[in-house]
Amino acid sequence: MPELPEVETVRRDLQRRLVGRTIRAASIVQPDILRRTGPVQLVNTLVGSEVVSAERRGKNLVIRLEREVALLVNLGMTGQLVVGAADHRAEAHTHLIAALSDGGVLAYRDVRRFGHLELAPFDRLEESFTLRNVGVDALSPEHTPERLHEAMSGRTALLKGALLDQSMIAGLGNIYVCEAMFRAGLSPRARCRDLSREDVVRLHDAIRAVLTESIAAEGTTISDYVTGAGVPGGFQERLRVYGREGQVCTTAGCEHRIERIVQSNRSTFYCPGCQANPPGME
DNA sequence: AAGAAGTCCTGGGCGC
DNA sequence: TGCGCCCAGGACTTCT
Repeated sequence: MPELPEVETVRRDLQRRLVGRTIRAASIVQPDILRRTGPVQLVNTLVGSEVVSAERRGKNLVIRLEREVALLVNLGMTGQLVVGAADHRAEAHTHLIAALSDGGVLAYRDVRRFGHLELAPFDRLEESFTLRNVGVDALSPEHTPERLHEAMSGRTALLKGALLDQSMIAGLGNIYVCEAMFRAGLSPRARCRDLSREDVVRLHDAIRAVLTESIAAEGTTISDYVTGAGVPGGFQERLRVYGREGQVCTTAGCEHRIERIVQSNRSTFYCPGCQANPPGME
């Protein structure tokens, strides 16, 4: 479940380990992970290209290459993008493997294949399959309480669902939505339009705080996520509601147990004490 | 037209 | 021991 902190961690590793190196050879094992890009086109574009920079938009990586073309990567749920040593042994479900100029290897692996790769020219990034519906990044200065409040106003959707909508805020997934709602003391059953300005300010602060803290811990590893160096993150130790069904709430003095409900076929974890139902709801 | 539901995909966990 | 069922969920497509 690479969400913003996990993707940012991978980006930082790519910045350190990949930028400035040239791709000498590449092979694509599973062409169905490509979007709007042919396997031959991918290989021809990668081979001989130096990597210029590694950027991030929401949960997506933008790896800029020479000749004004970027490799866009969405890791889906189980995607891994790792820069390894020359003797890196490709595990099962490795779909792209590229040899680097000084002997290293760039490998893309994705067990469930929900992720994808795409090539797009610099001047067409906004129209690409990968980025066309990606809104303001959750850690961008443009993501302000005012903007969030504006985006929420009038919406009848559940808060949970809205926060997962990448066109509204880019970068949150199920884990950090649960954690941010907990920190802000907002019920997962709340509806967007019912949030007060103060609610939105707390939510905005909670989102930034949990994402920033997780980046510092190199992200959350529940099952498949690894950093660009191929190692697990550490924030799973600090989750306060996600995956903690039945455990006592970590808030001092709160004796409630964390509950799990299903909203649009997704698990939501929350504390019924700290995140009381909105007024008018049983 | 917004919002909800369905779909893809595979490995791990569990029950019998 | 092993088979089969169910679950996890990001983001698109389809339905209401």
